[in-house]
Amino acid sequence: MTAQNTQDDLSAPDTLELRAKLFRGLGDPNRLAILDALESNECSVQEIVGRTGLGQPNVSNHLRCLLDCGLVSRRSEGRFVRYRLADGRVAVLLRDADRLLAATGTGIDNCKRYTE
Amino acid sequence: MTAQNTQDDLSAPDTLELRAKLFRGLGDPNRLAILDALESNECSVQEIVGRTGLGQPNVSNHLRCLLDCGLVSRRSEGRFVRYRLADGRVAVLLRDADRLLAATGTGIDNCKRYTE
DNA sequence: CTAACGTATCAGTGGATAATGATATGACAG
DNA sequence: CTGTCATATCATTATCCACTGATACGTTAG
Repeated sequence: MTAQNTQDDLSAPDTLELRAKLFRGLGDPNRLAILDALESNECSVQEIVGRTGLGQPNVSNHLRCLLDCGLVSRRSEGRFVRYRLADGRVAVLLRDADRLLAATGTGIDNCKRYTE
Repeated sequence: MTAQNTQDDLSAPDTLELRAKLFRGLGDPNRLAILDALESNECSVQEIVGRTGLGQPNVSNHLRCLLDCGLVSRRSEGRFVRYRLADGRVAVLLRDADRLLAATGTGIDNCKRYTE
């Protein structure tokens, strides 16, 4: 992707990369389901597995992603590990997204770029 | 993906799908660059091509995605087509993301799920 | 009508990534 | 120390998605 040389004139490409990475982190229904489960209360991995119906390795993978991104935090408790939202701003972002969807969102379903 | 049967108990999966689709729409550096260009002023496709250094079909494709998602709107002017942000809430969402990045964002770079 | 320009669409290709099964690590019980 | 449970990591596979070049469509100029 060397075509971005002309982008140097815009707001730093690094910022765009970071923003894209954040949105991509949020751009998965299963990760959103995990965040949704954590919004109400702290959960162990098993509880998330139960709520989402996903495989355990899959959940651990997503949690690692969310943890590295700083969106959730973890706390060891015996042989359990309990996760929770790392920051209130995460919930704010999700809420604003819902507001946008409420305003213009019906169209998103029409987007043929994603085959669903 | 039949493993989501247990998800029916949570907030409707459809909502999660829509949110994911929105975030995925925003989860591409090039689309963010396009939105960035449009945030300052209305642009023709050619102008966006010039600013981003992307190929013209590529830009048209991304614009179609953003248009279908209701994030931008278009206006024909002779043989030009001028695009602009569809809603102020888009800018709000981008700004919220930057706030979150400012707070916890440095960690996102550590996320190994995306190979960059 | 014909040529030139701006934009959109299509088919093909390569790369990235989510899900899975097997397995490793770590903690507690007996 | 051995077995069991909770979680994390690894390798593989299948899928999805962004980019490219060719081309079609629509508009204006001559």
